[in-house]
Amino acid sequence: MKPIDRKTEIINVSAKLFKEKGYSAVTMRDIAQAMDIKAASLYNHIKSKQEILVLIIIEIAEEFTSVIDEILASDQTTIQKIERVIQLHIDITLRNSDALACLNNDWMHLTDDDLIYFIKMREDYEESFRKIIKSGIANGEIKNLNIEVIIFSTLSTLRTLYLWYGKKKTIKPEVLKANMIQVLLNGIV
Amino acid sequence: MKPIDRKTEIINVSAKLFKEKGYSAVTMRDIAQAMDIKAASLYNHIKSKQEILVLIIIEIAEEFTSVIDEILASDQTTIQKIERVIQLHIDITLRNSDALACLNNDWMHLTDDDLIYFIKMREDYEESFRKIIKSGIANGEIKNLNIEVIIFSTLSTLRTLYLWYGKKKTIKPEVLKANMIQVLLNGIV
DNA sequence: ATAACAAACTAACAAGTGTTAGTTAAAAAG
DNA sequence: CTTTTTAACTAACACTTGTTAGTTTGTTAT
Repeated sequence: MKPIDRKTEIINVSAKLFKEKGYSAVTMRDIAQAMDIKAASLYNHIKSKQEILVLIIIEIAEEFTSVIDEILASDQTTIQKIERVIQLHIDITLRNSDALACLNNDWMHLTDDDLIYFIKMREDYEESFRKIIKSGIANGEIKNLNIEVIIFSTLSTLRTLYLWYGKKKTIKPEVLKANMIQVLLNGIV
Repeated sequence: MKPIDRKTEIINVSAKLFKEKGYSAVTMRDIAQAMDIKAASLYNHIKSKQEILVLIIIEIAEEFTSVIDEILASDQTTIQKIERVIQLHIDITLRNSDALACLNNDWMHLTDDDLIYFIKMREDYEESFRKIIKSGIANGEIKNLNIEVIIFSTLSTLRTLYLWYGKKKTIKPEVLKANMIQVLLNGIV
């Protein structure tokens, strides 16, 4: 019973490096050095560099997918649903911002089935969010603006939260959440 | 008098490739192949791979810097200034979205003086935007919310516009602008 | 004590990297 | 027509890449 197994450690260290320089610019020797071992030793724990990327990205992508499915299926108001989506992004950002950065920047280096699977999940996620907004427009909870603009504005902000948090850790999570709900829902004017 | 000189062509082709796979994943042979020549021939026009990156990024960064300086110095209302910032991002996105993607994703592969210079410009840009928002809060044009949240929400959306335009070309620029102003300033509820 | 395993190591390889040197063919300038 | 310039080429370089093979060492189970 170890506090953290070696494979997980490799994944965490890799995610941090991938965030800083991008998947392609990080070598197996870089990862090994950050763990104080030799590159060849990594292969006692992982199959390939590709596998590291897959393990980092797919798990988080699946979490996003499953949570938004649950939100969409619930019988809450549109406002409440959007608030929960905001909460979801904040939660994952706080818990694992390295992996999130990796998902955002390096997903295109996935290959074959993993790439197809990821793109499918991303499309499904956006489609679920679109359904939430659409029904909000239908029942008057949301303004009747161009739906694509609404979706991309909101998701852009949520998806790149990891870029800001880390620099501005002075803001407490609850305050962040409250302000983001204000800004995204009611605007700044 | 050629319609477009060879060096510019290399920069444009490179920007497109960098956007798709990232700076590190694109080889000189990739760039050459996209132009139907050999990798060595590129060196008749450019000094190094690094130089391509610098030429792509710095020019756009300078444009952002100089325009926002002008906006900040003008005597318009805060709302008008923000609208002009939105316009600025839309303009550059429409004109050169490949370079913009490159600036967003690959700036960390700049080196030495170029890196320092870029980071300085980015900080200055954010500081100028912060000043605009701050004076808007001071005179009551903008709600008194957490200023960092306002800044990062707005800039996140503007900076990643290139990810969405290209997929959703059905939206006309004027419509895009009008809707973005609505969403960013007045919210969606 | 002995066997089995986990996880590190050294050494190496084949492929790919950015880049340089030297050459050639066609176009522009004199 | 001759010279210069432009922009392509081939061939090669030194280095880095992900990865494999085989070995060693300390820990765990029998």
